[in-house]
Amino acid sequence: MEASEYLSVLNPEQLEAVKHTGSPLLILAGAGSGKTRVITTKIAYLIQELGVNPSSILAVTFTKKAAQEMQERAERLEPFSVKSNIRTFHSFGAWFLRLNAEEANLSPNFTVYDDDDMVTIVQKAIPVLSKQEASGVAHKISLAKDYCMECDDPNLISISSDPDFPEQYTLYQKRLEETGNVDFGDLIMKPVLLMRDNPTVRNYMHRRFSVIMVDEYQDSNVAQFKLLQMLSGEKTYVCVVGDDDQSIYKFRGAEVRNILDFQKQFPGTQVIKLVRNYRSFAPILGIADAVVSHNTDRLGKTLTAERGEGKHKPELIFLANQDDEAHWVSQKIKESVKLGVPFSDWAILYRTNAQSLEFETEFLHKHIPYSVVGALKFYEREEIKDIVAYLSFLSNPKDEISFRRIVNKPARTVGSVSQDKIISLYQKNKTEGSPYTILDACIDALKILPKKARDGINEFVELIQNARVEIGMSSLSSQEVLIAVKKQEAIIAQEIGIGQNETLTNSFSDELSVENVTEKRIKQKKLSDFIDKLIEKSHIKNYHESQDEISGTQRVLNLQEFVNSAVLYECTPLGLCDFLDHIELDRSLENPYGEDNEDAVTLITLHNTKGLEFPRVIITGLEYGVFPRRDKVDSELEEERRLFYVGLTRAQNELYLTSCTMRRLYGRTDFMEPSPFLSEIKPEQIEITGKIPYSFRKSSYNSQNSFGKSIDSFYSKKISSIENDISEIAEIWQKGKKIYHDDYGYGMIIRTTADDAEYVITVQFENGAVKRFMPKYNANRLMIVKD
DNA sequence: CCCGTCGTTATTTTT
DNA sequence: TAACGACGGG
Repeated sequence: MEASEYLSVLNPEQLEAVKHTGSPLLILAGAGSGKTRVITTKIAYLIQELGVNPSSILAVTFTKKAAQEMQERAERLEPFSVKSNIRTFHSFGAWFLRLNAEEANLSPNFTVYDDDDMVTIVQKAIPVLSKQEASGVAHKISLAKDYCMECDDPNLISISSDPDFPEQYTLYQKRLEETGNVDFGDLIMKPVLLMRDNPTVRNYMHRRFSVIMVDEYQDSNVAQFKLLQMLSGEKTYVCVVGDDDQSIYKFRGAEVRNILDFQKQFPGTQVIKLVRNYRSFAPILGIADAVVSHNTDRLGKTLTAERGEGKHKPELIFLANQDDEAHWVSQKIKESVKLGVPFSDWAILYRTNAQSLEFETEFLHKHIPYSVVGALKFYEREEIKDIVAYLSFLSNPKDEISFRRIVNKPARTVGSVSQDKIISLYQKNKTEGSPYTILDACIDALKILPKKARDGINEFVELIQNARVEIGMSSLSSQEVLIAVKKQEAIIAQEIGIGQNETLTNSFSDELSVENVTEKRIKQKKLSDFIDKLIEKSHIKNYHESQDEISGTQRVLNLQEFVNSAVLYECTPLGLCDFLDHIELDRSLENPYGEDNEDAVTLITLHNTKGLEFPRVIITGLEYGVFPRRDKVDSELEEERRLFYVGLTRAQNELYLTSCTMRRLYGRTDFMEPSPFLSEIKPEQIEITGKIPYSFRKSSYNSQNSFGKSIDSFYSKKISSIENDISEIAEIWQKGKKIYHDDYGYGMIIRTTADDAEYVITVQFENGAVKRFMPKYNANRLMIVKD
């Protein structure tokens, strides 16, 4: 696509951000201000207009979803973006560590342990701890790693005042390193340490990436900041994008200071603010602004509503209890649906997952389709963890945690005592960098095991060895993985023009050819078939089949789904490694059965809404103690307020807030006070319905005439908000107009219709697609191209 | 090795 | 309240 075309849809600030070069750049992008468009356009612009080599562009995001979206949209603007590195922080770390596996003292086909695995390692490393204590320690260790603190860092005291903690951390780390694997924290921290200590690697990276962009910078942690710092050489162009008002992950180590202090950390930084909001009507933004301006620690900005006033005044509804709340919500949805609103327009937001239950039961009763976001965590299911453990162990047979998980599953009479014997033998026999594995230890341990366990181990070893042969795994294959990774990198290094006398490339530079690496991937049989067979042979299928019968679960189905997801990977050590990376770095897979096409109401926690938008939003449970939680004060209260801000700014057209007088909590029914955030909204900004709690009336609403309409009158009230100013919209979106859509590119309006409530345009896109839109709801993704 | 019972304990969670 | 884990008995 021509630059003049994609630049023409930008507003002046966006354009400035895209064209900016030279100094570091901080883009403060408010909610709904077209942030992703700016980043993707910038990538295209850099490649097309400034001649930057696409391979030397690194764009990092936090979620896989965001990375994918960014990649797709960038490619639509500039096909060569396919070569850019658009990935999550963690997948970048995994790539980095695989490339530098030797220097980082890891096996190149390492896998990544999740939080549960961390707990298991803590327990094995420090057996005196109870499970609960172990998970506390594991949590603190990951926090320490988020702050990039090593075992001997004196600042560990700020993570935990427990004098044993540094030692616990040390024991954990030692045990972890014996497995040759890493945890999530290592994926960021180890690259930082390696670059700090190894100038060759650091200098290589400086030449490797000339442009680094970071999305959602407000949620980066200290380790990620240090990674950015390490990756930035003198000539690196650094651009971070974020919104300090949307920082909501402090409890996971995110550091708002990163964005607040960016200008200090990167001297000469230019700041560009994107404050034109294309998502929400003005009254919604007004409320959001009124609330968030109560925070003190912020850079400060006010969004302007490009969509104008709208017809709907946000509503605050006071209800008696959570049953009424669920009832009111379902009533509201049903009324709107009668008027032709799709269920998918609606999102119900709440602070804690447990709050979804009320709505789920109510919706089941009322036959309202819904989907709960983040509820089914596919990769946390037992059966999936089992098969992943089998694969991880195949890939890296030093993996103690996976070994313990699978060796006796299904039962092979190898209990924990036998497992301990094998592991301690492994620890005794292995030496630094030796190829000795747990599998070898199993064989060597046969003599010291009881007969029953011996049979089981024989069975297990045979199973694993056969599988390893089948996938082509040998004692050398970890080297093969390394060489393959380095080859790929060497090709790119050559393209970018980084000299050949690098440690990275010199050992095999003569073998280079583009086909070598890419062509290989097409042949071979599918990894999915291999996994399918493994599920049979290992008997985990049988095992979970019987579990299904007992408890009516769908484990076999889930296993099948897992198998299917491997269909695009080849059955080789490298293919397996790729696949494991893919799943381990994306635990968020929702709705594996593809139900997401259905027209359904979204039930979602406030945290999970980040980056999303909905035409109609209801934020529920606005009571002190629920949201914000009672224990939140000072900076943590500010974070809760930002969470509220994030929720508010998800709404495009209509916004409702609900608060209950009474709530069942932990088995008790308690009287609740309204959330203090509600009194930060000015009375004239919101329409109040229901019985206003006395304390609330007194605190900020006593001069208000509105006592609120009674609930009954509300239920009978006709919904008028749907009537929109159609003529105003029709004037803008006329037949023949050329438009641009973020997902589909350029097109032309070929038909317009106005039925009783909605104005619909039909667009013929240049890529052939014909789509129908309601401009009212799509104003932020869809725009008219000026001639 | 599996099942039932009792007691404990309640956030948010991109990777 | 409800859900999960620890523990003990069959």
